Amino acid sequence: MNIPVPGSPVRGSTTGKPIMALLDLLGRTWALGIIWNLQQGPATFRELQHRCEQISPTLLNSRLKELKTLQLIDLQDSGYQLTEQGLKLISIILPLGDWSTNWAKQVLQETPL
Amino acid sequence: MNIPVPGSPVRGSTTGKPIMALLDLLGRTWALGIIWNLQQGPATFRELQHRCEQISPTLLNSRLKELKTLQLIDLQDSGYQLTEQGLKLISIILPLGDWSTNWAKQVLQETPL
DNA sequence: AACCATGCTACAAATAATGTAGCATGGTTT
DNA sequence: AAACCATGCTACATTATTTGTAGCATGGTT
Repeated sequence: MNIPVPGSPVRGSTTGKPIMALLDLLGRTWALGIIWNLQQGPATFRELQHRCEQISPTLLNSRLKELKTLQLIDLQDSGYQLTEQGLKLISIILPLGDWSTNWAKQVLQETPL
Repeated sequence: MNIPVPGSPVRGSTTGKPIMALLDLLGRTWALGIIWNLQQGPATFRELQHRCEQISPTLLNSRLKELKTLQLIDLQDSGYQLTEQGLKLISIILPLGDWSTNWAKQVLQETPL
């Protein structure tokens, strides 16, 4: 799968708008999950596999390549970790944690699935 | 594809944590894009297809079903639109727009891809 | 030399997304 | 009434992505 580079056409959009590259990137299986799990601190490849419960090494590696290329993470001595950009990104996304617990309550209350 | 219900096992996680359901949901092709595009206001099925440039009707319908079931959108006379929960969600996500333009600058500057 | 951990790759099987055609319903115009 | 439009959507074959398991290659430790 092509790495979604801002400024170029990406999966689902030819406009080149940065937000479309981001939505493509984050819309890939496990991309958000990986970022989310790196929030708790750096992790080795295998540690990250564990944090992500059931991710296949193939896919983990693909996503890591993408995230590395797009400068959201990098690999240091302590393992994979968020870059400054990555940290900014996750600080935006963090409120999703609280939002989701509230959302869960409402969804499960109104229509027990 | 199963709808990721908070409280139940979802793709990639068996914990039942709401955030995992959310990450599964948003990590599906076009889910974030659909939400993003509904920000500009309600849209009919076909209007939404256009906003999403190249989404297939099959997939659009799948995502809409999921988002409807999970109460992020609903279908009214004026078309598909964000629910209150959906609006809260997008208000969290909105800063990604500005973040992405800044990110694009840095990425394209440091490593011209 | 045997062991351990690291990051990662190979590859077949299973699953998800695309693209095109078109159905079914309901309203409007001729 | 017949032709036309728009709506939300479905069918289905093709293509792309993901999974799961095994294991390679490198480097450090016992």
